Amino acid sequence: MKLGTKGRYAVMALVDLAYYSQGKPLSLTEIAGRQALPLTYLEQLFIQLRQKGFVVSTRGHQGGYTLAREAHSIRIAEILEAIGEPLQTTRCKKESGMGCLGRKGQCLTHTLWAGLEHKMYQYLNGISLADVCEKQVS
Amino acid sequence: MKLGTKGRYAVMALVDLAYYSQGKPLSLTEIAGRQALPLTYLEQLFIQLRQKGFVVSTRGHQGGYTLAREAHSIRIAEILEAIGEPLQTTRCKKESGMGCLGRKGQCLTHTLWAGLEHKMYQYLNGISLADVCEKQVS
DNA sequence: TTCATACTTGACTAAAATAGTCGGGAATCG
DNA sequence: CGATTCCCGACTATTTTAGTCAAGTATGAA
Repeated sequence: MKLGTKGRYAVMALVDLAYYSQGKPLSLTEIAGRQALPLTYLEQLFIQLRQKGFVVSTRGHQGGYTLAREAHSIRIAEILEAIGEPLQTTRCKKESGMGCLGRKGQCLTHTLWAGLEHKMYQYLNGISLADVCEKQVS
Repeated sequence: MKLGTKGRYAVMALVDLAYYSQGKPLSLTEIAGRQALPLTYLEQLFIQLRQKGFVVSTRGHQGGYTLAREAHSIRIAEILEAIGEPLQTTRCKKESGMGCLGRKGQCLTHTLWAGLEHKMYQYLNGISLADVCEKQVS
């Protein structure tokens, strides 16, 4: 139950972008430097973030990335999902009856884990990039 | 952000123990069979659970494990901690100023992750083995 | 034009964590 | 005794993580 760097870095970088960009593109070099993140790793992450429609890229000199959507409309849960950070507490596949489903008397703990997953999602889906920038995190 | 088997199996097994034991010791063979868990792996986990005071062992024929404490007093969060399931969203060491603390302007996301961790702990610390048995999980 | 900056992409990899297995022991009961 | 059951340490295969590296392509400025 640890948060990996993929999800952590993606969110950190997007928050940095939302926080420091004034409509102008920010280069990954700048973001990586400010947040102390490995540049080449960030490059990988941002390709995915662009493909998923979170950011827009501007190539060449003075280029960089800009948020493609409003900061207050981008939720943390979305980012984690887009980047492939699982957020998974059960191993039961909904399809094909894998895991504890499909057996009887088993997995007394299923609702426990499902509840945890829900709590986590609820929290992360209730917070936007803008919220983090304004420290509106409860 | 995935729950590992260590934590999952430990909780599953203890719930099974709380649910099926009538004061009598249950063998790991029985629990492992009922919950479809690898026996030798469970043995490892239960040694730790015994050392941490969650269960009492009875050796020999008709032996097995019994809960050492009341089921309603054992919280899920405790079990996960005892078994070494991290439940960790930040990487900042409290001591020695590692991580984002100690720098300035960095880790805008710190409170975000700390908040998530708190939510998770709150949830798992609010549920006991007895609650899971009675499906009193909200 | 040329050059430096920056994004783009795919392949690759070292190290750590995960999820166990295996072998041998020791205690207890029937 | 001997079957059962806990006890313990060592070992290992696989997967995941957390990146690096090489080789581009696009753009703006000098």
